Amino acid sequence: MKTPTLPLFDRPEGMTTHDYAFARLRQAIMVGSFRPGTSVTIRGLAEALESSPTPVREALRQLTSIGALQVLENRRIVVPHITPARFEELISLRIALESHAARRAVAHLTERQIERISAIDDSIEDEIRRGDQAAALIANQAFHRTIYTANPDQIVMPLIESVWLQLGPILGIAMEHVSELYVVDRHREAIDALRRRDEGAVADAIAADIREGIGGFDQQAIARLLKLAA
Amino acid sequence: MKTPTLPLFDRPEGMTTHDYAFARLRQAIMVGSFRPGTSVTIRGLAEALESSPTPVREALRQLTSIGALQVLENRRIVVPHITPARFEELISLRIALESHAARRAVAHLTERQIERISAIDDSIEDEIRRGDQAAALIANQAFHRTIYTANPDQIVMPLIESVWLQLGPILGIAMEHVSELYVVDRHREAIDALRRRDEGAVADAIAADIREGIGGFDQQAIARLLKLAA
DNA sequence: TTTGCGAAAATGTGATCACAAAATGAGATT
DNA sequence: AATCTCATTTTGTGATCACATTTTCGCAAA
Repeated sequence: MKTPTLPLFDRPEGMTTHDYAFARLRQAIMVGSFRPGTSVTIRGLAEALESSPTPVREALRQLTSIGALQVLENRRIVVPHITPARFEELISLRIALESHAARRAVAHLTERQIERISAIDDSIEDEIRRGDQAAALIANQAFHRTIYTANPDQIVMPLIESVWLQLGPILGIAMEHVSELYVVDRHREAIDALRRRDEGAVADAIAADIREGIGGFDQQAIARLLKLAA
Repeated sequence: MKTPTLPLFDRPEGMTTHDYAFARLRQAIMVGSFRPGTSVTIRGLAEALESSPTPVREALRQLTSIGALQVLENRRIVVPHITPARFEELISLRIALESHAARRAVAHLTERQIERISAIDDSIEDEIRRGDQAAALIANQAFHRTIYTANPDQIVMPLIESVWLQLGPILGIAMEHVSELYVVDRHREAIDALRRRDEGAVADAIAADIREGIGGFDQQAIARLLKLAA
């Protein structure tokens, strides 16, 4: 199967074909629908999306330039493989970027926004209880994104999402082999710190959340997962 | 003048038209050849590069997805404007990303590589003495890049270059209004710290270098520059 | 069974064209 | 002089086609 099935995705009216292709592929990669090493072809995707090569190629170019896909020497496009070293690198980058983003968001968050963030955290646990891993994952990303984007002049969010995209494939594998998502309860800690406007504590909570979440897999567990992906 | 003249750029044999367009535009933006607000058209660029819309459009899409260009509501593409807040955000991001990258590069740097970095630093001062601002700028970027990319599994370099690209336009304006580039001598400090394998000191030196370099312009100076760009 | 060869299919690339929407500019009207 | 109107031009979008390269696969030879 060269071209995996794409998750559902409503196409907003007025959206260009190119933007639609980009958004749909991006979403698929972000939630781990593609396995590392999967090759993606322009024509295959154009057919799947019922369009033509031109807009699909543009979408693929964008995805490669943000690290979500990789172009090989022979110009073919694949979902990047993940080595343990690369994985560790991505996690440490997440910590650096997101604790920075969280710290700089604190001053901009309103009480109302903090309540909304707290509500998102509740919905994460709902989805986990319901067993919908993909939904829990998306809600978890919304939790983080809502915090960071409170800063209106922020530049960092696209960079963070680039890292998320690069973690997507390993995340998909992990979800297949973990019967149940456990989410470390650092979110409450972060929310409390937000209420206290304690920038340092917020940054620490976010860093711990990342480290103990997906980052908490030790090298052995990752190596095992990556072998499964090969 | 809608489409500014592009700096010279040799086209390596075998490079695709699209890659050439991307590399050349990227380089132009990185060294500040484009002013904020400049609008870029597909056909205009295709003509300037003696090619056709298709590869140019792909290049533009990539540049927008890494923040080097911006698509407006009417789908026109422009060089982004920079506000003082955005500028400050970019500088703080540079500090966070590059001190992180520098710290994680230390363990991978060989003596030979450190000597090479030292040689690059010498070439920066040569270019400054010669008065070639663009060359000094490129050499300065090479100094930083050579340090960070010593880490073979590093993911962070594309993100750092994204930030550099977003700073490019303001940098071009600054160069027009500064008779002489002054480079704070934190490079020697960084090199010494590299030799001592002192990760913390390396990170601090890089952070100080950024802060006291372009980041050292105070809000007033930036506001004045940004007004000139309008 | 394995290896080598060649035709057929698949794939990336880039130019071109038609279409729709937006911007431009000239001329008329107030 | 300022504003409105409408034709013209410019611009982005996406489908299609031709070309070159790579990959795939069947078949014959070792």
